[in-house]
Amino acid sequence: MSSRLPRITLADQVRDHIVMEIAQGRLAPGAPVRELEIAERLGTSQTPVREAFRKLAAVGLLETRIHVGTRVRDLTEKDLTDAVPVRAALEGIAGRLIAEGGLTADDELLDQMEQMESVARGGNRIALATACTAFHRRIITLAGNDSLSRAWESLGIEVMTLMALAHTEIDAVQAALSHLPVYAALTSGDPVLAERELSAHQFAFVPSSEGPPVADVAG
Amino acid sequence: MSSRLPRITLADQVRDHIVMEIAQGRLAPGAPVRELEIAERLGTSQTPVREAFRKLAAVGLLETRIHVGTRVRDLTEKDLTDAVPVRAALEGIAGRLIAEGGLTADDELLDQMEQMESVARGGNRIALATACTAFHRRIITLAGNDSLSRAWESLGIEVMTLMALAHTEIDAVQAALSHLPVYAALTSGDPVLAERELSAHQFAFVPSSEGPPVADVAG
DNA sequence: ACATCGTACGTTATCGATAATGCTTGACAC
DNA sequence: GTGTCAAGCATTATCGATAACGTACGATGT
Repeated sequence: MSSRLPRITLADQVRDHIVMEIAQGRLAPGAPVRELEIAERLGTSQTPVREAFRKLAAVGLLETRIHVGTRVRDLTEKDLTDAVPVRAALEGIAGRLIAEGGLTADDELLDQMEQMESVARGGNRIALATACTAFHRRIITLAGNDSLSRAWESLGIEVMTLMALAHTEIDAVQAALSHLPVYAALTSGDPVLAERELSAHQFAFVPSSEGPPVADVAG
Repeated sequence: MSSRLPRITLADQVRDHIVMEIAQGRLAPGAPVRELEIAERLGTSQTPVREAFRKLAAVGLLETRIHVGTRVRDLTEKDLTDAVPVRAALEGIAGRLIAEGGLTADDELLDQMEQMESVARGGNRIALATACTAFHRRIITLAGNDSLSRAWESLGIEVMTLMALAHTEIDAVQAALSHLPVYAALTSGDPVLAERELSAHQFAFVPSSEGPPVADVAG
């Protein structure tokens, strides 16, 4: 579709395809997905589909029972809220590391922020989710910690963000603008501030939760 | 070899086999590993080996370049130290959640602690690594947060622990005993204490690092 | 009516073979 | 001497087919 010479593996293309199908509701939660059926529909063999299934199962989007079948995992409220404190901790670490490194500016982060605001005003929530994910992934990358990257990727942020923006009433423009103070904190040179801001950012759109209890902080 | 009726998939057996080969030094860091060669050696086809490779690459133990090859990742000092703050954050969260849940005792944790002390005194460092991993995995499980579990698993703790205990001078008995205050904190009912203790536990054997900077805490 | 066993079916898990890709080496032109 | 290109090689990526497994249903006996 995009190019006749695939730069990435078929398995990854299949994976992205399935993610989109789920995010857009064409694959409902709980619906069974069969490797051979998807393979036939996409014109591939079972092998890349199987690989895609494994990756999606690893981030909790699919659920496979050996020799029985695979189905779309029904993401409960708990699944969504569970991810929040973990993300908060991980991105908090990223913020601290970046600020310790003395970051003063980053063009890619700036680009993604502009992109977010632009598409949010245009009402394109899927594009907003894409840009938002790219922004946060960039932060993780800037931290330069492979373990951190792997842990973050394991949360399947793409999907969560897509789902959250596609199926909730969150205000897109407000969500886009909420990244400005994040950028400011990252470039402030203050590790404690950066960690706190990055962490708090995760709780911004989860009204029911207000973050973990912390010991009293002076100031 | 072990059983003629495999209860788990071949891919997982292959994965465990490769982990052991790496941990025991039979597969050196940087050494190339070819899917078909491993398949032949283990008497399977390429498919399960490939799946095992992907899982191991996901935890950073192998490194695959598309259409080129896979090699054992050379775990640098940085890789080991990178994992520490991430583990600290994740297990800290686990500690907080468990204490909030009001855990008073857990037989499995107690069993693993006994096991650790026993095998440590016997000098079996591999068994110590196994028990230690089981202990910490149990903690993550007790937290009851799927995102947390996935993030933790993504760090490949098994391998890291195995490598650390197999190739360093860490005192086994001391390492085993260091889990007692962890258990005490978990069952104390104090979320802040549990989070702090679980987190600090990760820095115990990393002399060069003393943990992240924190805001001044009253008391 | 109920329990037990066997059998048929759907799906994944595995296989063996082939296609596709990136790297390397060497020839060749300049 | 150096750069460019082409052919060959090593390895993965993908394919199509088969085997293995778990489930559900129905037959059978009590």
